[in-house]
Amino acid sequence: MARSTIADVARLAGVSVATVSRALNGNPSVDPALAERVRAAAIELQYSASPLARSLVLGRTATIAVVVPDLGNPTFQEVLRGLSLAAKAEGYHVLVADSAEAVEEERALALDTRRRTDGVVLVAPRMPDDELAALLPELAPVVLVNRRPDAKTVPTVGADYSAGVTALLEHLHGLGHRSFAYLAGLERSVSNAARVAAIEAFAERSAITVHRLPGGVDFDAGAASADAVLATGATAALAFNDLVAMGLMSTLQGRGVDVPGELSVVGFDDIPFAAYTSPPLTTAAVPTLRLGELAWAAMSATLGGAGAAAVALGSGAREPAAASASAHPLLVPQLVVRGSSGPASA
Amino acid sequence: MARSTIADVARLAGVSVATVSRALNGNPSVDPALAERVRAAAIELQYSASPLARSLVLGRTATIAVVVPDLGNPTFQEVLRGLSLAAKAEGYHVLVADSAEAVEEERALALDTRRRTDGVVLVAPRMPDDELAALLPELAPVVLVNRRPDAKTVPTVGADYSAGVTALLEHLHGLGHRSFAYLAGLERSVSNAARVAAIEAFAERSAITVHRLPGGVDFDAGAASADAVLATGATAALAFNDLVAMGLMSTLQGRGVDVPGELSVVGFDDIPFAAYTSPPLTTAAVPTLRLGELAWAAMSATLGGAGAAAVALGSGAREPAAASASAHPLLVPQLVVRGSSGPASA
DNA sequence: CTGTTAGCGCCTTCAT
DNA sequence: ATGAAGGCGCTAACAG
Repeated sequence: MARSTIADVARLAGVSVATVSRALNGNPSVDPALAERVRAAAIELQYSASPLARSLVLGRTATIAVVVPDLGNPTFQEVLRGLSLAAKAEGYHVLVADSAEAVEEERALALDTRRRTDGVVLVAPRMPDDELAALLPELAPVVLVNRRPDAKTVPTVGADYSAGVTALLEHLHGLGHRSFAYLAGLERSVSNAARVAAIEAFAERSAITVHRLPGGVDFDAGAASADAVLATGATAALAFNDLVAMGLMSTLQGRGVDVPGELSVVGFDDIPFAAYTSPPLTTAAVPTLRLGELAWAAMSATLGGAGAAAVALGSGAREPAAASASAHPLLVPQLVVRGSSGPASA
Repeated sequence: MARSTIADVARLAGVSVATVSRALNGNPSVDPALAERVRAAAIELQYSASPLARSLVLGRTATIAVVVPDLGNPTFQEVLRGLSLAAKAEGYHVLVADSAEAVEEERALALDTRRRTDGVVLVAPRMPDDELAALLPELAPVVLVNRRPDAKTVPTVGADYSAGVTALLEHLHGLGHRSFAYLAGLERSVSNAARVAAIEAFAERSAITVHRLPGGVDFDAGAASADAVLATGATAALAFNDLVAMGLMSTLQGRGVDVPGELSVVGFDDIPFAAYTSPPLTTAAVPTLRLGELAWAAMSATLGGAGAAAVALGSGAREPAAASASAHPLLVPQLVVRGSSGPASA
């Protein structure tokens, strides 16, 4: 039973393929009676147009690609989920590509997936600025996640790292902390640079000292930094993200260090499990699911041509500050105080 | 600058499109000199064949679809990741679809994605057997994850729930536990049925009593069951999965119940954060990443036609029991004893 | 070894 | 309102 084509339907309905095409696509210029006959024939043959052939002639695939650095990272998982759900709601499909942190492959991967889709959502925190700038035009339409766009021309959604870090620091400062350890992310990442800038800005207006430690983005990186953190004598540790914070706390626990008694630890992101560590992690909550939804909204707007969709996404009501309205939404992380932060010791 | 087509390359190289096609596809029947000229022209024009047009004529898209019930679930995330990486290694792309637990939509979603790809990997633990059976033929090639196939004809990969549950039970039994609470998953899910069967089998040969409690698959479900668990008087709780176990422990902690002092709690899956709960969770580790890799291996074998790939996947060496060799690998979960389980109280 | 031609399955002017 | 015909971009016979 080979799949039936539009010609089969035309034959069965006793019309031309053109009419079938029109009828099935809801073209109003078709006699209602005929249209019905065509529809019936299509159903009888279980016909439905080949997406492939359709894409070829229409020039659109109804699919977008999303390139992430690591599908194992909770943050990107949530972005993907938000994106996937939002896209599905508008009849779009999602092609995922995990670059596995291989920066050198990101370009090829993005380009490759782009050709099979109508656009790409790129999450590439470590790609050098110049390389990114060169890539963007070839990728259009493209929307960036967590990158400040060089040109104002490319839609970008992201979290306001600066605001998040500042909120965290203010919280700790209010608890009496004056000496901090910062566990950095990857050197070349934009998100790390943004955090560092916010930290330095804060340090300048408040008399605090900050020890910057080399780091990483995962659990192991945090676990490995414990001794270095203790060596600084800091009373509070600001981890690049929750994963790092969790790793740090894990090792700390092994060393018999009391958190937050001897050392306060805060993370970033508020991944699903941050609330269940021991002690529960104080962090800056980034609405990653929402970030994915916004990424889709931006993509959708671009695809829809000029002034297409003003589709209401998400839960509407409570919208973080000047977020979704803008073409470059910058979601403000919310401070979530839990058990891992407390008054400065001594 | 409109994209260049094969005709442009042909023109520039001074040959026919057929020759370009052959040269670029490595067809040996092309004069080496000509082939080189074609390649040069292609590079100059930055030409690369349209995947769409190619797919249409070749009948293959070099893409597979994977349908999961919930992208927010760590287990499915890992499967997706393993699958994605393995597929990429062989030049395949992955289209993801999150059915958002909507069983009634799964069929349509699978069918829809199938038409844009060469096959689908279906993770649908709750789809009724008969519906699944009816769907399978329309989906082929398809590989199932965590479903016992009715017909031996469809490739399936999965975790051996029975073995995992038994290992957990034996562990607890060895600690002196005789009265258990089982927090069930979704009623209609296959994976729940498998666990229940294993529990009953164990109960029959060891004098234990098991209280089955209605449940769910996520954190909240576990959190909501705490009182019910305590009411049974059981000394050990077996949660459907780690998420449920974590939810349970969370509420228990609020109630001032000592784990494992007063109640032992064990989970299932060994999600990435199971090791960092408080106390760390005893569980049965399911190699979900590997599951994804095996799913791809199965798909790849099917796509490759008859006796194609015996591609060595993964780390080769340490292979769980009679796993990957089979066409229906059933990975055996490994017991991971951590702090949440201890001697039975009183 | 290379060029010509016929589709892959569909949509869309262009006539009628 | 409907049909005929020309592509979308590429590959695979089928001749030379």
